[in-house]
Parts: sequence; C-alpha cells; structure tokens
Amino acid sequence: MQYWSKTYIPTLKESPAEAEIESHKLLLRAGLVRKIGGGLYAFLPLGKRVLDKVSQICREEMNAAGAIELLMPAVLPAEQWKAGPRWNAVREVMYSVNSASKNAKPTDDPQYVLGPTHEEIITPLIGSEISSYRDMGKIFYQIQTKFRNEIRPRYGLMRAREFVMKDGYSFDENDEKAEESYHRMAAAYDKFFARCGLTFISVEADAGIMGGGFSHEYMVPAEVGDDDVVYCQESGYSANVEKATSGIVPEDLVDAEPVGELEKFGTPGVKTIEKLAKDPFNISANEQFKTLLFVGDEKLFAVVVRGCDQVEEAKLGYLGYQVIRPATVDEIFGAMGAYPGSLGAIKGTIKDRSKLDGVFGDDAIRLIGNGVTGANEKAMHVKNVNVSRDLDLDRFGDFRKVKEGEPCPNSGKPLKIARAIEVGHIFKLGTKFSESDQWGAKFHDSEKQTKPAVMGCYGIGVSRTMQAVIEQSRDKFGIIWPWNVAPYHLVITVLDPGLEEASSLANSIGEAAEAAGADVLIDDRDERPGVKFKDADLIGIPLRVTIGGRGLKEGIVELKWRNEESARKVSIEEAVSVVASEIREKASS
RNA sequence: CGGGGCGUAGCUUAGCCUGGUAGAGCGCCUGGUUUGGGACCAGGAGGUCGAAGGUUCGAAUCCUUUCGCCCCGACCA
Repeated sequence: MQYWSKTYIPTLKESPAEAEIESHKLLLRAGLVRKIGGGLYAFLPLGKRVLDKVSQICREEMNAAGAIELLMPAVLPAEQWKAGPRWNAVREVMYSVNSASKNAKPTDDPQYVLGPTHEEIITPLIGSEISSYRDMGKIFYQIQTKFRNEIRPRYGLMRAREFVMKDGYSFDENDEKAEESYHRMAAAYDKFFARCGLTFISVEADAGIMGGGFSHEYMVPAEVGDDDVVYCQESGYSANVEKATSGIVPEDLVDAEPVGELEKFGTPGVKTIEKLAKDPFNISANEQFKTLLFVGDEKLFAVVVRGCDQVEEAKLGYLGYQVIRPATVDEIFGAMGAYPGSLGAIKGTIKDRSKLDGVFGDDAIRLIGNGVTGANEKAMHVKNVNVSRDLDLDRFGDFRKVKEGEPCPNSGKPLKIARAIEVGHIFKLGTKFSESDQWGAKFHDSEKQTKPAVMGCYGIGVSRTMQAVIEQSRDKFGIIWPWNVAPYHLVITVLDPGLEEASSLANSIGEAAEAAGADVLIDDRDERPGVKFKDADLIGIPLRVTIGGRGLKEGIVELKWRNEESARKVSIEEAVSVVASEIREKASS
C-alpha cells in the first residue's frame, strides 16, 4: 500500500507548451515523466511503475515462449560494429563515446558507441559460445535502454533518443526452425500487446537495413502514428505502406501492342505531370511515364512509374542498394542530358546510359501500354511510347506506393489505409550476421558440417508501448489505464483523512485489496475533494473507492470504475469483501 | 540537415510592433474561513526576461551572433 502523501505524483492542471499530442500531455500532466532534454525523459515514480509493469509483462511472455533473458552492455566497442555488415548504414544514428582518459588521443572514429540495438554484439557472443547443433534453437532477449541519435525526437516517449527496448535474437540450425522461432515470437507478441490492453494489428513490413527474409510490424492504430498501414478486412491482408502491394496490375495482363511510330512534340514550359495533363495537351497522369533518378550506394539508377503514382522509396531497397537518396540535379543532367521535367527512358535518348547502374520499371506502367514521356530534350515530350518496344528497362518490379481504394491483392476488395504507431517489429534475418567468418555465429551440424546459424531478431519499444497505451486509452479527464499496466489498480480516496473511522476503513479495504492482488494507493492528502477526484481521474487508476464523512454517516462507501460513468454505493460492512471480490474477478480476467 | 515558430517565476502567459521602475493566473509559503468534482479572503517568497556582443543617456523590447526547445519533411522500437 502506498500513501499519496508519501510518494511523489506531481500532477499539472495545464499542459506544458512542449507537448503537442494528448498522450504526451497526459504523460506530463499525470506526473509520469519530465523532460530532461530533447528526446530525453526522466521517469517519475508513477511512470517508473508503469514502465516496470510493461517490462514485466514482456518478460513473462518472452519466458513463456522459451526465450532466455540476458543483459549486454549499452556501451559497445566501435570496432565490433565496424566489423559488422551495416556500420555505414547505422553509424549516423549512433552516439559516439570516447575514453574519458586524459591520455586518450582524439580520433575521428569513436572508440565506443552507445548501443542502438545488439545484433553486432550478440552474434559474435553466441558464435563463440555455441558450436553444436545441439545448442541451436535458442532465443535470447534483454530489456534495456537503447540509444539512437534521432534526427528529430518527437512526441515525448514516442520517438526518444534514449528509450527502453526489449530486443531478442534467435539462433536456429535451418530456415524451417528459424521460422518456427519467428512464429513463436509472433505469438508471444500477440499475447504481450493484448495483455497491455492495446488494440493492435500485425502487418507485413519492409525489412529495411536489416535485410534478410521477411518481417512483421506490430501496429497500434492512432491518428498520431508515423506509419501508414494498408489493410483489407475481407481477406485479412495488412502491410506497412512501405511494403504493401495491390492487385492493380492483373496477373494475366497482356502487354499492349505499339499503336504507332514515336512522335516528338513541343511542350514549352511544361515541367510537371500536372501541366501536361491540362490544356492544350490533355494527357492524363495515368498515361504518362514518370522517370526519377536515385543514388543507391553511390550508384545512379532510374525508376519509371506512372505519372499518377508515387515511388515508394523503401521498395527501392529490393534492388539491393543499402543507402538510397534522390539524385541531385547535376547528377541527373550528367547521365540523362536533360533536367527533371523532360526526362524519359526511351532507348537511345539517354545521354550516357553507362552512368546508370540500372533503369527499373514499375509493374504498373504496363497498364499504360502506349503513353507519353520526356524526350531528354528541353521542352520536348514523346508520344506513342510503347512499354516493351521503346523503354530501355533492365527489369520490372513493384516500386510504387499503394493508394487507398486499390484492389486488395488477395480479395480484390478496396484497400484501406490507416495511421498507426509501430510498437514492435520482428525480422527473420537469415544468415546476414552469422555468416561472417571472423565474426559470425557458426555451428557444427550432425553431419560435422560448419554452418551459419539462421537468425531472427525481435524488438518491442517498451517505453513507446507505454505511451501508445495512453494514446489509445484516455478521455477528456485523463488516462484510463488498462488493469495490467496501471501504476496502481485501486485508489482509495479518503475525503476526510482526519477522521479516524475513515482512515482505518481505508486501511482495511486497502489490505484486503492487496491480498486480492491489487496495487493500492491511498489518497490521504489534506486536499479538497474536487482536487482528489480530478487527480484520480487524471492519473487513470482503474478502480476508485471513495470514503467520506458524509458516506460514513449513511453507512456507505462509493465504488467507481474509471471506465464507467457512475459510482455504486456499497455498505461499510460489505465494502471490504465487495472490493476484494471485484479485484479478484478483474485480475483473473 | 532543409523549412517554419518559440524562449519572460516551477507551469500557462501579458508586455516587444512604437525602448523608460517586469505584470497576471495556476502552483508554493503564513494565517483565517471553507470542505463530495481543480474553494475564498488577507499577507508573502520567487524573474540578471535563454546566452553573448552591439546601438542608446537608457534594452525584455532594436541589431548581430549563438544555444535550446517545438512543429513540418527523410529515418526508426
């Protein structure tokens, strides 16, 4: 039992100006966290309790799924990262640390980095520990503070520079077993998020710089989310928009025959799809080929999509490049001999084709058949451009961003798109990390063969999950904590703490509630009733029992659930047993 | 890193344009009256106006630089 006067819960009537979204405001107002710096937060006593509860649920579900907890350092030797496969891709988000020694020489490269994730550490660790197939099939995890130098921290704990993450890593002897581990973790994730009281969906996701096989994200639908999720209720299809595909190109599509010779025409001043779609040209965007240039791993390449489509940059990762950025105007002119607005990928019109590592066509341009594109000449476009006859493509692929309403790839029904917060992400990694000779994780199989372990990695944003719960479970008065993650389950609001009868009743109810499995907070402060009610609502304790002098005269106390409208009166004699039985019922459900 | 905005008491802010003693509400402290949904009265503490430099007799206010924070974009649990 905790007395309000003995702990520290600094609630605020007004929201600090720094907070923009409701869950961030409530984190601050309910006295859960305070900002120390950009993306850096202190967890106050109440916030620490929630964080611990979320962590503990996570731990229980991991253990139940057979994962094994360990703890690695957060300060990591930079050498070990440099030896890994993605140093260049991730070093920007890593904080660098140098030795504090006065004798240490300043260096360009850091001696240490603060861990943003631990594949580079656990792979060699396990690699050197485990060498037999008999020890394969293990999943290790830790719950630890992670550091990422986010370019733009946002929304409190939602995207912080320092945050608590559960990261897990599986090591299996073959693909099949690795997928079993993956599904075991997926099932554990489902249970974890459900126990946290979240409404969530798991979606197919882009594997990003993790590479490897396939991946799913755990998404909490919320307007303030950073991700778009594409889904179909009919078929159950769901995917991050970065990964999502649609059935817009029929599998049996027959490519159109040419309709005539290529024909150049003047388009003075026309540099956009929109202008070409208007008078006097009237060539709609879905009849235009749009040619865009990117640089992937310092190599220039082009992508052709329909004028009405957007390139989904994440999908360009399918092409094998790791670090991708849009090409500069100079780079574009150097290869194409023209500037954006006049670009096209017609055979023979590209000034220096050798500068292009590839020209890739989005599948959907096949729907155009014969269309219009730039002539790689100022103020000129070309019509009757036939996809198979005229475009200088190395290959086709899916590079476009799916739009709402397009047919689901499985059911054909219109797809929907919703905003969501990513709270978990699981990857089947394959052998990307384990196959390295001097560094990886290899084992001897029963045939005495040396093989790399097939890995998976599994992340949960623990502190982000805490905020996602608030974002999803609140009203105009404050937070409504789901039972399992509530900092306290029961608050006993003692309106007249000076009355001996009131405080002793509060203690009896509190003890019975504790025995029934609840964490109990007794509001014994010398405050007016209104303040206590407002605070109890604000910090979102699921169950409230009110004991006041007025009720005592009537012989009753009040029992109110935070997520219900009205309170119930319970006689003093029954109060202890009623509270205890309601708590038992809630705790077991 | 690009674009926009903001830094005045623990919190929310007025004052800045048009330079002249820094003001309010909440919170905090003292006393009193109150006591079932953020009470009231009286008294009080708390600010080198983000920092540095400049203009000026005089700068929160004008100029320059710088730091920090927030929002929009690319990235992520």
